[in-house]
Amino acid sequence: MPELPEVETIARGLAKRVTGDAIDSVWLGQKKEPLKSPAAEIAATLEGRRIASIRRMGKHIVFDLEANGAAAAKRRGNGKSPNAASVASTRAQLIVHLGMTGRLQVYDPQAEVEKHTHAILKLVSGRELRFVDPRRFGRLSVAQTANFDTTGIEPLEIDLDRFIALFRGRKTPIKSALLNQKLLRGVGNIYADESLFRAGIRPRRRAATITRDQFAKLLTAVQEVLKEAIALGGSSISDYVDADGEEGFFQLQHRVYGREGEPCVACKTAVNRVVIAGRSSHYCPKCQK
DNA sequence: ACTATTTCCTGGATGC
DNA sequence: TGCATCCAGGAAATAG
Repeated sequence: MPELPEVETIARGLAKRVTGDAIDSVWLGQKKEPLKSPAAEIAATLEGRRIASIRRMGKHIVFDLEANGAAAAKRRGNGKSPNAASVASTRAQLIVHLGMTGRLQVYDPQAEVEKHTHAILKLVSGRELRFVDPRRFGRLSVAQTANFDTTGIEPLEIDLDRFIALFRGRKTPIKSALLNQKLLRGVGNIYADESLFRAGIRPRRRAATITRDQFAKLLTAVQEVLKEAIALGGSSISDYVDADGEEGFFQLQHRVYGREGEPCVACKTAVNRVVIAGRSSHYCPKCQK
């Protein structure tokens, strides 16, 4: 399940491979859920644009696009673009959220089109960028104004005072607060559990009852876990692979996630699993208070 | 203004 | 073996 480290890995991989390439044409599937913007607007926005940069924001992958001289002229010439007036601005963005099972990968055009493929971007280089998502929790949209933003603060950029302020007065369990993208963006179920274990805090602890010292440990834990996971290419749970189809290795470093009943790596007590806000939450009942 | 719960989706695992 | 049921979870929608 792609969270911040997986999305960062994918964004870096895509940036390395397709930055500077341009989008020649776009095919979109019939399933409506994965497409947040109308299909005609997506196609009109993407076709003929050059990929200037690719980056991660929270769990979103953002493609910064700009007009591509030759390709744009070709589009205007053959009148293929159905919505030319609405894409008058030279800058635009493609925004992709992978949800649970989404994948965004570069393909050889000869490669068989997999089941659950919802979008194919044919690139001028001849390669294809495909969006595949069996469960359709992922979303693809475009922004004309090139100013896409999302809620929450990047966990790798926040300082302690602002981190503490996010949780002030909140009665919700700290686990739920860590998953709330309006507060921090990018932390998901795996990294919330791993961070709380390292900080010695139980997932059900009410956010407002956590002390400043504990918040300091928690922020350090969140940042270390995310950085270590990025360094290992993310966690390959279920079917996650990066932009090159390669698996990550951070799942081998998980200390509590997915280890229900197994001995705690620190004290050998069996790891507990409870459900908080409908999500599996794993913790050591002895090490976490 | 918050918080908790439900809903969307498919494939893989489990149960009888 | 076959078929039904359950479970995974990000985030939006809904309810309280």
